[in-house]
Amino acid sequence: MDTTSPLPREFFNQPTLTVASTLLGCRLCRSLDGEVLRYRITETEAYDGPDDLASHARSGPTPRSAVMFGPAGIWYVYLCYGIHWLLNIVTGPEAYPAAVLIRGTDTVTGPGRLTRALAINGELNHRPAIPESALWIEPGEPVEPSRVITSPRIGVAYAGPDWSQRPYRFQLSGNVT
DNA sequence: TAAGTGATCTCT
DNA sequence: GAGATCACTTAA
Repeated sequence: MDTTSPLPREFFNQPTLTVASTLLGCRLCRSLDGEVLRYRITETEAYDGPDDLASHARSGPTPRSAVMFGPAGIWYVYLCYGIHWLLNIVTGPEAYPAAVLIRGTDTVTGPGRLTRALAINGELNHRPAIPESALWIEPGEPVEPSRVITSPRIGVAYAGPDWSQRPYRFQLSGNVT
């Protein structure tokens, strides 16, 4: 058996901010052509609840955002600016719309570049984060809280001064071996 | 600094 | 059905 096992669904069924910060240091695992690639997650953003004006769920469920209202541990992949696929993982209890955007890893920075590097597209939308989906997450080494940096989310100024300035962006500081 | 790109959402 | 918007990237 593997020495590491994928993060269970219960992991994602926690408060969104908890998941977003805890995912730092974890491994994003992608199975392609029989090979498994592992990338350490270094940047995430939280989109939390029906009142978050920066979230796609801000106007209730739509065909696109409905997956955010579903159970945790499901991938939410959508096309942004007509060009870039963005990768999110649904968090929190069912009927509570929330997700964590995986923005970058130690070797690939930027949410659009990350999905391009991992050959991620809309086919993974609505799929669970398990190895059978060829995309899942494994735990990483523990991260000291002092290494987690928070800042406002990117590109959400339209959400107004309150929501756009909340420290919902999480980054792993410093370099790691 | 600005343009590219196309699905999605909000009006008519 | 039409128009504005948008959780970004790249090339100058």
